[in-house]
Amino acid sequence: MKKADKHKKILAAAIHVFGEKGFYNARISDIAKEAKVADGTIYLYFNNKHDILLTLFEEEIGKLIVQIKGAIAEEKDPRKMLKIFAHNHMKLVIEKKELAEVLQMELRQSSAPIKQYRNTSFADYINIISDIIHMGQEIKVFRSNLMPGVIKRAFFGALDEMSRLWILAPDNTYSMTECAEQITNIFLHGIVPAESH
Amino acid sequence: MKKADKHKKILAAAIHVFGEKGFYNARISDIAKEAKVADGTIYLYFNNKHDILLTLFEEEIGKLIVQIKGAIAEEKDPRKMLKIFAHNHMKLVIEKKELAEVLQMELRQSSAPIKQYRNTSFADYINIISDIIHMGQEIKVFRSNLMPGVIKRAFFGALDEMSRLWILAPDNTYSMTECAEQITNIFLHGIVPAESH
DNA sequence: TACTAAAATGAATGGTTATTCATTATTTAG
DNA sequence: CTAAATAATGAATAACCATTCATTTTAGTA
Repeated sequence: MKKADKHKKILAAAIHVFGEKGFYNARISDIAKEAKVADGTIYLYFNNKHDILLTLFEEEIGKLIVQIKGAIAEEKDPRKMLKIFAHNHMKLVIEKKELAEVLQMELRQSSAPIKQYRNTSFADYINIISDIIHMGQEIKVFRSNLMPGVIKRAFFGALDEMSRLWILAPDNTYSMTECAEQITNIFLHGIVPAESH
Repeated sequence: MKKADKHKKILAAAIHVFGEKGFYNARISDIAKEAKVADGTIYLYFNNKHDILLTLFEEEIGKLIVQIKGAIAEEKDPRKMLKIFAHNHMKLVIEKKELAEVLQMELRQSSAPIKQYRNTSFADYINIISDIIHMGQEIKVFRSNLMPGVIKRAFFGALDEMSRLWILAPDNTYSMTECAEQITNIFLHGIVPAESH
């Protein structure tokens, strides 16, 4: 097995174990067992336990950004782009449930190295939203008195909190597709009926 | 000092220490030092480290619920109630920064005892939102094709994600008052201008 | 004040686990 | 095929820290 493959294998195992038990309750030996390598082998590929988590953030969020940017690229209408973003986000949560769990749990930790990733990969991810908002404001399909920096966090936060429900109880009455639809609808048109605006 | 006072003192210290270092990096001796008691004393008031966290959830979220319900009680218009909720939530984050940090970090952990609190105190808190939505749908000031169970999570998630920015960097350009205002506005009226609905 | 019960103390214990490194296995090259 | 070099192993190490409990201090009472 090539070096890069083992690197991947260990990261995949880490996603599984961190997702299941959380970073602090996960043992290196759990990850080693899951990856079918010896405990010591992990230290040939990563400096320490934290390094595994940070590498995971960097590499996996990077992939998500590429994925979601690709999905949006063909669309020109910012309103539809927002909808595509929402659906894609939910799709990723479902397809990569364990990764989603790790990100939801560990990206909230406010230790110094985590803060760093809030400022790089993760920021890039939610800046996709503010780019869409900007675009919409330029061509006047979005109100320009709303701050993109607020909207991006609000929209992401809404999707994220909703997806948490599915992660905690996947057999839920709400389908994530329906949720993505409703959340986009709320953000675009509000919960107040059109005639009363 | 009365028993109840020492209980409070230890909990206050725990909020401080958990908020600063996170639950897993916090040592019992840190909490003891902060509360100015001996390590062993903590075990006269709490069963173990986890028990401190759970007690903290239960008691503190309980207070928040009372506080925010009081703030809303006088208002009849669900649109305004939503606004009051948002402002109050942000106010609580600012006034109880350390508690907010603990809740944001630890309520995301998906270990069994945490899941329990997602289902009790915390659920009560965000159900305040869905109650408002229901009310608004009854009197037709809110669209009834949107699910309260989705809106409550979306609204809370939006506020929560926005407040995280302030917690990580309190000297921020966005005022939390302005954010509460904008988020409520987005949820009520959408980001699309009124004429294009 | 003296005695007893309750509360508080903090050093010692014991379990846990990230990390290391001497040893073994595998790969590469001549 | 043989010998170096490279990679992998997993038992041993070395903290670390939650929890306990024998001892001391404080509070209550008569």
